[in-house]
Amino acid sequence: MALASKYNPTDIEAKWYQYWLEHSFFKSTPDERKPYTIVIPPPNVTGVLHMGHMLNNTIQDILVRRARMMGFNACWVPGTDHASIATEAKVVNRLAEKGIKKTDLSRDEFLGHVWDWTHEHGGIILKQLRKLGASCDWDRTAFTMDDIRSKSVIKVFCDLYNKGLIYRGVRMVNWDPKALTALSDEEVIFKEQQGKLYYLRYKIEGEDGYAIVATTRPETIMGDTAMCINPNDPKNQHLKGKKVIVPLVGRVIPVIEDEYVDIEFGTGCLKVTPAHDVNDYMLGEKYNLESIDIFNDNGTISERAGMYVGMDRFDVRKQIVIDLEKAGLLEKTEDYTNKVGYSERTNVVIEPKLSMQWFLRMEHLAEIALKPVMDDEIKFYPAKYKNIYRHWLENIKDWCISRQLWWGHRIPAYYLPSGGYVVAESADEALKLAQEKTGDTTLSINDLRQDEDCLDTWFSSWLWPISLFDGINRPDNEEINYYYPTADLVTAPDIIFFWVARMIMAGYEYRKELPFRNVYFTGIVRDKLGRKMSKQLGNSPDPLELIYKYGADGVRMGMMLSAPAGNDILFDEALCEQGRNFNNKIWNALRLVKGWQCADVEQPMSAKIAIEWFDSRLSAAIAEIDDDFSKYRISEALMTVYRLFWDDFSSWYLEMVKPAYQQPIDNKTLEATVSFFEKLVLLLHPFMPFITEEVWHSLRERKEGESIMVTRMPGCKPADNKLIADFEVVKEIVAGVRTVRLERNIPNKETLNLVVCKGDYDAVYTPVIAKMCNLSGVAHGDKDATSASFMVRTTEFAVPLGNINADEEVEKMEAEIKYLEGFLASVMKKLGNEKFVANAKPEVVENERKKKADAESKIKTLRESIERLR
RNA sequence: GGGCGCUUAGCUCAGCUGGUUCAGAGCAUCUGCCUUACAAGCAGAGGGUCGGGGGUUCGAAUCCCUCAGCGCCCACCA
Repeated sequence: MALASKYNPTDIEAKWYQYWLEHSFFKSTPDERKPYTIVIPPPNVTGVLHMGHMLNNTIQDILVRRARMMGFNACWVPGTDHASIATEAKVVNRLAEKGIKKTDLSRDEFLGHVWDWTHEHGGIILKQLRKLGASCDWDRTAFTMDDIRSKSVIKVFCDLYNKGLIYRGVRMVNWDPKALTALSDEEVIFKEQQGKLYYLRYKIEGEDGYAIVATTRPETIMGDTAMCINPNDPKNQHLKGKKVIVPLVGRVIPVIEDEYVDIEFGTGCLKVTPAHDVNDYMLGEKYNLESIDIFNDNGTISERAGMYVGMDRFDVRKQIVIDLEKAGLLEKTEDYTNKVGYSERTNVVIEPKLSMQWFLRMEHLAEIALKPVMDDEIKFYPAKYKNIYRHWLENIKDWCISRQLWWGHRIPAYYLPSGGYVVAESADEALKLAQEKTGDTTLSINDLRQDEDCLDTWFSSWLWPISLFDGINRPDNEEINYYYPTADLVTAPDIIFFWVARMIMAGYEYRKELPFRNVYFTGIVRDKLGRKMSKQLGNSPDPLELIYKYGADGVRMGMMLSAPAGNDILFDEALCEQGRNFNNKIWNALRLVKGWQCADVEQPMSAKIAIEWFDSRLSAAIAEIDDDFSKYRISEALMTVYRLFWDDFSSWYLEMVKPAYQQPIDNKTLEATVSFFEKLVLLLHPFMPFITEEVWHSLRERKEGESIMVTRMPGCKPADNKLIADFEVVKEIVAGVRTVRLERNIPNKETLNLVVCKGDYDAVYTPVIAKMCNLSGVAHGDKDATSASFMVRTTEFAVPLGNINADEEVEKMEAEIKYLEGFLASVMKKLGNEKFVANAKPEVVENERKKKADAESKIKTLRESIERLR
């Protein structure tokens, strides 16, 4: 069979994915092997694959495939997230296009639409992951709103409630006026914004003067219930104890004093609107101020404001400025930059709003989650995220877990007709509790009203590593006991608080154990100009098109080449091209080796040496790759194997063993070569699963059901470092000889039969040099070699360097000695340092001793040389 | 405003406890080559006083100070 000179991935990739599925290689059940578990960060069920997913899942697949080949029982659990607010927003928009308003539908009708949407688009993203080669155990595919996960969520809610960690109360929350729901603090993104600072005149009651207040939100004056000054502010002493009149509104409000007010800012006067500002709320609580909520849920002005009723908050801002101006109550306007909170999901300006919500107390959970990360029981890669993590946990606020949405897990609280509520896992239990609580046995289920709200999406995701193995409902089942804790978590740093931190909390709260041992934070995928990829910019390539163009292996490699751990990755299609080129290189190496005719001929010395060398080189590379993986330096591991294949294997090894044109190769060399090639594709397989499977099957006859993905990774054995070092010299000599060969203007070239090259080498490598330089009759010291050959210099055949100036040499050597003595002094100092010797790792100290010995012996040699020259 | 991190070749980045693995890699660039595995390739070459300044040391990309620029996280300055 003739192999095409270009590698074409499309058919090959489809073929092998099918093969893997048919042979259930992705499946995992508990057995006697050690588990290696990864749970996928569940993508939004209705989402489409984007570059962030590509990066993230490529890394996971590399880790899983490698673990599988290292002999672990590898289990990668896939699934999707219901993404409460995002999905609900999508469906609301879609219904709006059809002219249907959510408010016109019943809860069940609306949920029917969402389920339709979910079934229509759900799982698309998982199918796309298969194109990438993801080796997930698809039979385990879970959904955050399937039965097991839903039960887990409700059970945990009840448990936390019973532990007194969940409470209900009126608090200032972040209100999303578009999605019409409260958000957690983490869902608010502050953006710097160019705005205006308005200076408003508040007339002092009973006096002629005005107090000037600077504000960015003049539209909230209808909610003002006080003005606040700093008692230590000399400018505003005259306002103490006075009352002022809110402009336009005409309400008389007291001037209160609190050191919270910044004397330097504006005029030192602060308007207090307890219902619409977090700080003002705090002041309102402290001084018992009235709170006037002037906004409706959708951000328009409410009846209570008394003016501008029904207008949008931003329109009112424009209008009120005009009206204030007309009334002569606007002192001045300044340009001002401040930070404004936006909803992460709907991207509208958040309105601080007082409302009744459910909260989860965090002190206890924060406490149990901090230590394991600080103590490196759970390791973060890169470690810089430890600080960020600690800071968040140390300043944590209670988690607002209720959302005014329908799509999600409904809060299992049931209100009683007589007031109050009970929390229970089911309506039946709720009824029982209700009857006990009220003593009224005639109560029926219909008398109870379940809370309308849903739980925050993350309230289900935080259980993911446990709930995937049903460890909440059945805490002692075989699966959870076997697979938990999971090994590695691969995720983006922007969800460190949303998800990572909370999974750690849930892990310790519900399993008394960490949920994962290592967290690998990927970077954010940017374009090559460093811009974040976004739909608006249109700078995000379609991953599937990339796969179509470069093959999944090529794209995977492109992602990994640009992704050192923790750094943002600047994605450039050229890297996929590099990946594809590499695939082609592998392909062509395969064509070469497959094209060799094998015969019972003697193994050339050059091939024998080449095999020894490459064996060592391979071992050294494996050690390097193991080390890189242990530090999660995946892109470096890939680079190591890339260079091993391209430079060492293709450019050197294959050239050294390659038989002359149309000549056969000997058995031993062929066997060694195939065996090396096999090991190389094993090393490459986690990165490039498809082509390696194809090559692995081409190299030898394989039985049906065999696969590279379940073959053991070559282990690390000691490498012959001297051999590797010697070979570097050989490479240099070969390069040198070639240069000389190209020199056509050497005088008397007909008589030239000696070529002097740089460097000495061990004569045993002569056959290799001869082979690589295409020299036919080379032997050491053969002065009568024919003109067809070139001689290479050997140690025995050294050419004198010329006359040596003894004085200069001595000078050089003395300088060297001086340097070495300085070096020696520092080593001695180090070794003399008790703390160093006591605390440093033994191998480090040993290394210092070696350095000392080396330096001493060098100095001795130099001294002797100087003596001789004198 | 607080905290953290970064600055090394045209680009993206390695460089562990200061020293013979110290100035590296990949890509890009330039110059030759369609040589019988591979032009998605081969053979060569150029390119950096390691952000600036100061200090410690026999010795600094590496440690300290300082300045400049960039990035991230957190925070209630209206």
